[in-house]
Amino acid sequence: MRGTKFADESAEYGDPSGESVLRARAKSELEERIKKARAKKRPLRIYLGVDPTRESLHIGHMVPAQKLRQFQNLGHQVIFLIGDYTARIGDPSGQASERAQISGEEIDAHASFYTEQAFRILDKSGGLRGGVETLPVEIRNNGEWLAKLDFELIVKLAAMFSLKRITGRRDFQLRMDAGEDVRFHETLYALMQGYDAYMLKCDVQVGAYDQHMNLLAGRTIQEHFGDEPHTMLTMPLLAGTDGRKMSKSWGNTIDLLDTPENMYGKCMRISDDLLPQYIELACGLSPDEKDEMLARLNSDENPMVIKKEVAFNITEQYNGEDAAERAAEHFRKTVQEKAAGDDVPVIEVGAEYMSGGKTLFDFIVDNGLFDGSNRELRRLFEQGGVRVDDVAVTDPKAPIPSALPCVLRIGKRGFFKLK
RNA sequence: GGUGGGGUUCCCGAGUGGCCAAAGGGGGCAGACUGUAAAUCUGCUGCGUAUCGCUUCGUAGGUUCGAAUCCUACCCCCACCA
Repeated sequence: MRGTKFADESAEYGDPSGESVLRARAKSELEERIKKARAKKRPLRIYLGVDPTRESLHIGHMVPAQKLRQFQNLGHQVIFLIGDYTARIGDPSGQASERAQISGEEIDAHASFYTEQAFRILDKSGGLRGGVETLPVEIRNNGEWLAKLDFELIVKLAAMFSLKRITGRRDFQLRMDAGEDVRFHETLYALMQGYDAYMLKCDVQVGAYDQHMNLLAGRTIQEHFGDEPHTMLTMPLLAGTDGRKMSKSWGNTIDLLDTPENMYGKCMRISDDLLPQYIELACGLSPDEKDEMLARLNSDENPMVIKKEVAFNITEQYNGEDAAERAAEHFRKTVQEKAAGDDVPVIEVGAEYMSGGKTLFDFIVDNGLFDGSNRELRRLFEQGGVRVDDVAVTDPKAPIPSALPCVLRIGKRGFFKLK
């Protein structure tokens, strides 16, 4: 599926990219650069920039970071740039409408969270890893230089681009066609990001697919200043749990702040045909490991087994091995065996329920065990979604079970021990 | 500014006086099945102390025995023209 490798992957300053995620032009450029770097015995400088605009991140946001890590593993110098300054403008890429501006404090808070999360993927301090001397991550803020830009230089930068080119980009065009406004400052975004690339003297810039225009701007600026334009590696966008683009507004994200159990469970929930791209983009595997896993997927091996490995891998990356073990065990128990997990809340059945006319329904409502309307709970009963010791209770007027303790199950995931 | 079209339940979208708590799809939930919380199939999907009542079709009034549907005003959106 993935053609031959074009560089020795085990060697220092090697190339981490499988061709499936690379465009032909980027591929040959990268080959060239790696050759040159090897000749000069210097690592490539690879840059990934992130604007701290949101308060939560999902694993789709970390796809470019995975690529960065591969470069790092091969001994290259990776740069993690916090767009503290660009965050004020707001990247218009792919945006259907103007972005709200955010405050300085918010940006700072997000920035520290982002950095912390990035080091789940990147190796902060470097060191000898798998026989290769890896370099620590270089962390920068683009406020370092953007805050100092004077009008003269801004004009100079702006002169490198035609209005037609800036406004011709698809997201702006769509907005204008839809009768919406594009604010003037938004057009400056690409210039700023491009200037970052120039200031960082980078050989390669990694970004999500929708960053294409911004990365191109970097090349333009570098060329104007007499530098060799950086190679662009644009990473595909990871699909969400339902197969559509992973996005908060679709509610199909796997968030970095999800509990390990939830993260694992959400991964198990992806459709089988999403597995290849999750293996490719989200797992942080080496090209060889990816190939092997993809090959197994094409054999008649049970996809569930592979999906479990993917779920484990992703959960482990963000939460550590122990948490991933627990999550896997939790999944096995609650989903596969449909049994209660270890952390099942224990609820004492008070005396008032043991006598008198209180029903199981009342008990559930009184203790807040079901989060929905009474009508929904009634339906759950009628549809067999309420079980006592694995026996469905279909009558909403059924009494409290008399044999205690017992396990009460409400819906697929609500387990309670009654005693 | 002018003219025309429109705002419906979580989302998309049908509905032009009673048969409308409102088609269909999506999403969600449950069940069956299964090698997974995949896929597939089936059912459910406003609320309520529940064969009855209450609230919901942009907002506020009005006509009518009866309004998502008709009238008036207002707010917002879209298209074309200028």
